[in-house]
Amino acid sequence: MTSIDVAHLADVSQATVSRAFTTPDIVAPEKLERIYRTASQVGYAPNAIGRSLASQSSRIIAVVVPAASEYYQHALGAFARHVIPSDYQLLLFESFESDHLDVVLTAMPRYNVDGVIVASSTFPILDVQPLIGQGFPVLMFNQDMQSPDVASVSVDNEAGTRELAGLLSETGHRSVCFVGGVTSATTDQARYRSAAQNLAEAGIPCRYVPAGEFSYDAGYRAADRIVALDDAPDAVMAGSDVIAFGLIDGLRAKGISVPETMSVTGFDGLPQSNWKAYDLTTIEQPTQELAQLAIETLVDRIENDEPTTPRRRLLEGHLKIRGTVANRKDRE
Amino acid sequence: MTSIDVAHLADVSQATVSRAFTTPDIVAPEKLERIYRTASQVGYAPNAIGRSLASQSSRIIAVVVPAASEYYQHALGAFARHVIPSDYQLLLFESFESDHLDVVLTAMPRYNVDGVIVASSTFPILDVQPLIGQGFPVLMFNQDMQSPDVASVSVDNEAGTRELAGLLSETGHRSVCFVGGVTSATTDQARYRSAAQNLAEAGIPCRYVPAGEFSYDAGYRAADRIVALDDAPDAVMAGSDVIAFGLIDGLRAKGISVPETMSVTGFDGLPQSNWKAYDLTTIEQPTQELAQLAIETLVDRIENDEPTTPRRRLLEGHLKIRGTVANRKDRE
DNA sequence: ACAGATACTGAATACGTATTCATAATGTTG
DNA sequence: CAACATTATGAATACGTATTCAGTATCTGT
Repeated sequence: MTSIDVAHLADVSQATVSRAFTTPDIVAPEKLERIYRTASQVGYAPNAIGRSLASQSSRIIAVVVPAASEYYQHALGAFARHVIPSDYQLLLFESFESDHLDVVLTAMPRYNVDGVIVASSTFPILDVQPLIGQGFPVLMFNQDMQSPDVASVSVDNEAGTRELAGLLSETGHRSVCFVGGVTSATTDQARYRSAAQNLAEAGIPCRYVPAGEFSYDAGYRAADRIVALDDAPDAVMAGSDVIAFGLIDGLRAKGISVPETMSVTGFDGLPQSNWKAYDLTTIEQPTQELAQLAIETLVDRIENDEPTTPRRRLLEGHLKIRGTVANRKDRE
Repeated sequence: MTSIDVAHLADVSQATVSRAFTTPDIVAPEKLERIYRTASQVGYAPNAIGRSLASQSSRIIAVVVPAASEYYQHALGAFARHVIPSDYQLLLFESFESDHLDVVLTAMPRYNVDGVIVASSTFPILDVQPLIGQGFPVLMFNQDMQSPDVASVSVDNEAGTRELAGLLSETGHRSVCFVGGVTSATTDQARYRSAAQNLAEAGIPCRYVPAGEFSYDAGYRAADRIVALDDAPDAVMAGSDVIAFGLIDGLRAKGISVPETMSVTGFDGLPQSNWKAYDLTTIEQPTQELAQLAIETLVDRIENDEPTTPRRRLLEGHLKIRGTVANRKDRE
């Protein structure tokens, strides 16, 4: 079934059928109705491939997400949900190790992809450069870039961490460790910096302990290092929820009770953070809103030469006070 | 950059350039080399859209996964990994509620999608029928279908549950409840049937308790119903890991210790099942192997009229004996 | 009633590649 | 060397749609 078949059946030209599906307002109402009727009778829908070739636009958005990350897998679902109303499709690229990036980057121009969402905090920024050079609309999710051609949407890491730091301070904590994941991750840097600064203002020291990656196992192992410290802290801020889960289990395995002797905070607000076994105090990312904003911002840049949406967007996370931060004020 | 440009530069015809990238063996070696050289100089790669239009094949596989399911999100990553060597791309469709299926189904023929992976145990089989009617190669992941035109790959639910039942029997359990998710799910039915049958053979009664959905919250709520039972069982088999997590937390919240007074088993082998807070005894699905097999089977059906891979494949899961099943033999 | 604007329409073309077909050049066999 | 098979190539065409261009019919205001 092609537009030509429908054109014959509805006794109009192929051009008119095409117009009926792209710019209906410039087609006479009675012909429009006739075209739609015959189209639905024979089950015709415009072929996206032909459409792409003719219009030089595929209505496809490529999305790159790290396969290993719980949070970005979660975000992927949100992208999929919010892309529906704008009638784009998602071409999926999961990034495993860095050498697969070439695959990603070469595949994009081939598919006439209209735009790209790069969701990661560890994705090497330089690798995105070729895309920008080719004029692809690029949206960085959770990572900012200086280039004016690159839009970004992310949670306000500084503000979120400030809230957590405030909570620890208010509840009378005296010494904190920040357990980061990948040191090169921009989110990691932003969160640690903000934690250190805000805690310092409250007179609380904050040491950095690297976990090595954003994973449960890394968090579990980091617990050993915390325990081995000369002067153990009374609170640990994890760079992400997944690290926090590992940390909690690791600490408890060492006989350290959370939160009685050591408080723990996370960051992300994964579904698991609300599971009773962890009941983690954390910053919940407004993932649905972030995803919606990301789609909007990218689509704006795809469709308009003069985009009206801001290039850089920050959304506030929500502090979820749950059971892993103790109140140490009473002690005094 | 088009094949015509490259043709001019390399002083050959466009047809030869095309052949160089599709059937290199029928091109003279020296021209081949010349074409590749100029192509890489100017950064040319065949455009997939033009290619799709001409060849009537897009090298795109659509994949439908339920957005809410932890396990299928996990499987999605595996699909993405194993599709790379076969040089197909994944077009992502997350299914939210059933009304979005139309969107999915109409989008597929439009994109000249070569094949479809439907990953779900609750996806209404009838909805897939139109796709089959249109002659799309379809692969059902974790759900079998009678039609000879539909291939399927799934874990052996019966065998897995038999192993779990065997374990419970060997460890001296006397009474079991099976907490299912969605009753209409084929996996749910297969797992319960196998559990009931194998336990019955060992003289152990097995009651069915519906949780309503495959989720943590549903499992948590189901714990109430278990506790309220007149004669509480000494073991609970959950229809999935996620239900088991909720169940464990729900039981513990009611003061019931797991596994001392009640054992719990799961099914799926999610990463979380190995987290210390749960340490869940479960059947681990060989997700990587399943995904690889799924891709292979589908690609075989896309590319060959007479597929050589079996239409229906079952893989054994791996019993992970961890900490949520107690040994009640000693008691006697 | 007339000039001019407006609303629609169809013919023709472009998008980038794969593939058929005919042809030329080369290799093989007796 | 003739007859034929083989290999390699380019011209032409098809894939399905969007869009430009030119043209016709209708409408507006005077």
